[in-house]
Amino acid sequence: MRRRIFWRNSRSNEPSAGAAHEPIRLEGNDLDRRRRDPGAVVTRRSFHRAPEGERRQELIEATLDCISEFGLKGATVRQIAVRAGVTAGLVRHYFDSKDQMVAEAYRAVIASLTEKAKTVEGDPATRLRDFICINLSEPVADSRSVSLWAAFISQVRVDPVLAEIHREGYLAFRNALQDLLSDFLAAKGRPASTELCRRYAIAINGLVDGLWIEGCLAGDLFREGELISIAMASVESLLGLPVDE
Amino acid sequence: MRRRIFWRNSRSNEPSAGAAHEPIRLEGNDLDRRRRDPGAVVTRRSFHRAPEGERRQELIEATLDCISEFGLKGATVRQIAVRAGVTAGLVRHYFDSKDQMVAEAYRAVIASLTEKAKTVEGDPATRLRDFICINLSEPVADSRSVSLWAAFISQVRVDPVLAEIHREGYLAFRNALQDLLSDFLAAKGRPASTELCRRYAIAINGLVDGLWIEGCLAGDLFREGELISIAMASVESLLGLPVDE
DNA sequence: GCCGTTATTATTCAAGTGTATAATAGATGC
DNA sequence: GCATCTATTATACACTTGAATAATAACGGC
Repeated sequence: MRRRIFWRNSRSNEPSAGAAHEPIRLEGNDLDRRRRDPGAVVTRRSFHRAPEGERRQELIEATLDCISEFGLKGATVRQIAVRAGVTAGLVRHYFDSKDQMVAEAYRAVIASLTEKAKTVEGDPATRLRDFICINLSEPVADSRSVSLWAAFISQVRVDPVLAEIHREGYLAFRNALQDLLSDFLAAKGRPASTELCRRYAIAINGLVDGLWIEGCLAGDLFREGELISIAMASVESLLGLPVDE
Repeated sequence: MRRRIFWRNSRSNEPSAGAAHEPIRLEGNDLDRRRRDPGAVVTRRSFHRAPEGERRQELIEATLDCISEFGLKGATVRQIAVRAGVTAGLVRHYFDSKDQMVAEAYRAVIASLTEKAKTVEGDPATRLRDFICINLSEPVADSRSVSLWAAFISQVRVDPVLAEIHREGYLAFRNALQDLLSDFLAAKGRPASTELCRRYAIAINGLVDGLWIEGCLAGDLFREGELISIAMASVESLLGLPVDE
């Protein structure tokens, strides 16, 4: 059983090591400090109560930071708390478990990877070009994103909850692309059966995903804008149509 | 300090709890068994000394099994040992550390994903078709493979050793494809500068990788052979050439 | 059959894990 | 100001982790 610590306002009647201790600020969990001087009177670190929902969001963001920098193994409750600027216990105040927090963090990743691409506007050709550009430029295309995405994918077989999150995201993304292609082909006066659009969507989704990964993992092997240029030319070949006006 | 255990042939002179104990087989690490009956004489589980290199290979394979089934976090030394049918201590007999074993396992994954595709033979068109088929059929295209691949990709930012292994594998793969495309275009009488082949290789590598992932993660969303059919048609469009004779 | 080598097992250990709980203090309403 | 609420901190805990070490037994040479 470890020795009790005396808080400044503690009413404990244990002797506080006799001497007149100055209150000691405990930054983080300085367990060494306590071992060195177990009778010391200490103060807690100050904090502020975050507004509704904000702390929760910070914890999710900190979780993703840790996963991308240290891997899933390195994303411990304590490390995440440090990154979020709070202490570990707070995680369980906002989430039922660490696993639940990680699952929510994954939802955020999928959303960030797909939401940008779904906001394209304008005529079909512009939207198609923007779709490609967005997916192959920052912030969608960067090493943090692919790192998170891969960590997530690697868990799909392990955790059925994550598998469901992935499937939903994938289908929504591909269907959005399929609708876009349908519009594009129609605007160009090309016959576009659902089946044909589906095949185009599968191919172009694969192409863009593949180039996204190549670029994220080895961006230095490509010239500036090279991947986008290759993607544009490839899509034009696949569809047999120019994508610029 | 925990009570000593008495091995069958131990020359220890501690009393063996007085009673005449039958030797007890210790399957695995049954620590409960010991706590229940700390004076018992036990036997070790039998084993055989594996031939040169074999055990090492089994451990790597067990490592990959565990990563694909339980994720990187779930691939503990103990779990891996169970899968390999040995005890945990043996890992450190064959590898300097668990991390080193994992890195070797990653090399094995890269090799298994790329070696098949590099063994294609025949005329360029056949090789190109086989390249596509191999990458989009089992055993390269299955959920275990993509799970392992993703687990490692998620670590390339964390571990520079893995990053280097990845880069080597990627470049070797893409260069093999680039050479193949160069041969193919030459055989069809098409001009094929290095630069053009490079762009084709990047695009087709991306396409095949992307379709590979789509198929591995959601194979049930596609009809039998559909992805290969889409890949073939797409490559034909990209190159502007038929791939069958 | 015995003996030496060493692959393999059993055990221990310190550090780290997620979680549970109690104490504290920032905010808010009056 | 003061009481109340609850977000936040500090601590405790049981368990798992990778690693180190000592004991054992399978195997090969003779």
